[in-house]
Amino acid sequence: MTRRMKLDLSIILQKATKLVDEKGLDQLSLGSLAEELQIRPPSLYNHINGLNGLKQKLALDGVKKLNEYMLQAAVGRSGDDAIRSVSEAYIQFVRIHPGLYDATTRFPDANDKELQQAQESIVQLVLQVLQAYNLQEEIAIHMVRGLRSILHGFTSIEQMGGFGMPLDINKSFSILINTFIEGIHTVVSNEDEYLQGE
Amino acid sequence: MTRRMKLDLSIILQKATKLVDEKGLDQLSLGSLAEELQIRPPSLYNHINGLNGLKQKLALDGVKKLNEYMLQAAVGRSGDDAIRSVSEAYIQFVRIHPGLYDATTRFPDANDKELQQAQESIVQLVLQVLQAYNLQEEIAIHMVRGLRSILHGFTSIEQMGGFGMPLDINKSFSILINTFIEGIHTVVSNEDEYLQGE
DNA sequence: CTATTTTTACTAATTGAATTAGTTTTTACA
DNA sequence: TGTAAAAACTAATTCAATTAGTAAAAATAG
Repeated sequence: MTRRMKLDLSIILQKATKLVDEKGLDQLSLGSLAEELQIRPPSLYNHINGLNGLKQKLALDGVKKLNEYMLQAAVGRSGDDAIRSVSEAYIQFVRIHPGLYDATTRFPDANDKELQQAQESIVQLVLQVLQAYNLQEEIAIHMVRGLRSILHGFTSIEQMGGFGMPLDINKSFSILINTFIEGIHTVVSNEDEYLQGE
Repeated sequence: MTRRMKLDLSIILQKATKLVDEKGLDQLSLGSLAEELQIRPPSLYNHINGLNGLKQKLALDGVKKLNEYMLQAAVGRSGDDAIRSVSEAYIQFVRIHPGLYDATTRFPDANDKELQQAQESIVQLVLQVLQAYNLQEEIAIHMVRGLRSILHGFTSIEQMGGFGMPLDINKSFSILINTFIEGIHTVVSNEDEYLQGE
């Protein structure tokens, strides 16, 4: 006598997130999702625009959640400390939600205004964090791209099991972040050379 | 009277590479590949182990090619110069072979001895490059992971069209690499603190 | 050269998943 | 309580991968 769970988009995304985080994004199918939800696959079309539409909704949801997560990590901190904290949050998020994160990188809908806004929000957050260094506006944006590359690259490789050597992965991460931070400090002192490309 | 092209694995990989680089890895299908090769899809099974086997062969091929590419870029250079050159080669390779590169990160066969060897070869190459800095062995490996994260992260985001702002992407890249290099220089001077995690 | 074996391509059939069409049930609420 | 909208269903379609079994072609042994 299980009462039928009331189905709506948020329930669907919740179950889909669980599935992709546990089995991987490529294992997500309308069949498996429908089974989890105890409905038939076609019923899902009343809520989502097919499998691809679902993945795009996951991508949006993932970016929003990542943004919140990083925001929490940034409050009350500044400078090096803020960079480390935000970076730590990023890697933690990906570890908790590998499949959801994967969706954010593989199925972002370039036309989705809400998604663009969430992405922009992350950029702004990191720009805030970098304010402490008084970088020139343009350099600051390059640095945002740099940090994002580092975070995405490291987490992606970790998720694919790409770090083969028997060496503490967390140490690799903190050294990477610290190396980048030290680099920023140096760049701050020689900004003009870097802008023109020396 | 077109003579039937003699089909073998290398021809198949060649055409498959062309397809994935032009249309994207997810668009690769045995149907489209067979059509290009003017055979029927089942015939492919005489050469490859299904679609997944094909993707794994692409992954192996991609890593080997990337390795060669980086090797070429490294010869005759050392230190900062070598890091820049190898990094430049990496990003160039991904720009030339986006689909093939994608395969190397999404379909590596963890049990393939040949693949492991090719991957190891890249690690060794970068370790060679880092010798110039006289880093402690352990730190050096962390740095290899760091550089790899940077290169994979940056190229992945570029490929997904993730850098939205209207700012020169090549400049972002060179600043990122230079920042990392500056970071290494600083780390060299304070190695012990970094090893223990300060 | 010819016969045999192996390789490679083929057709036909199967499977599995997404999707669409069209219908029925349920729910909301006037 | 009746009606409209929402949401679920069954049935059918499509498309791609794969498998089974057969035929053609090529390599090779005698």
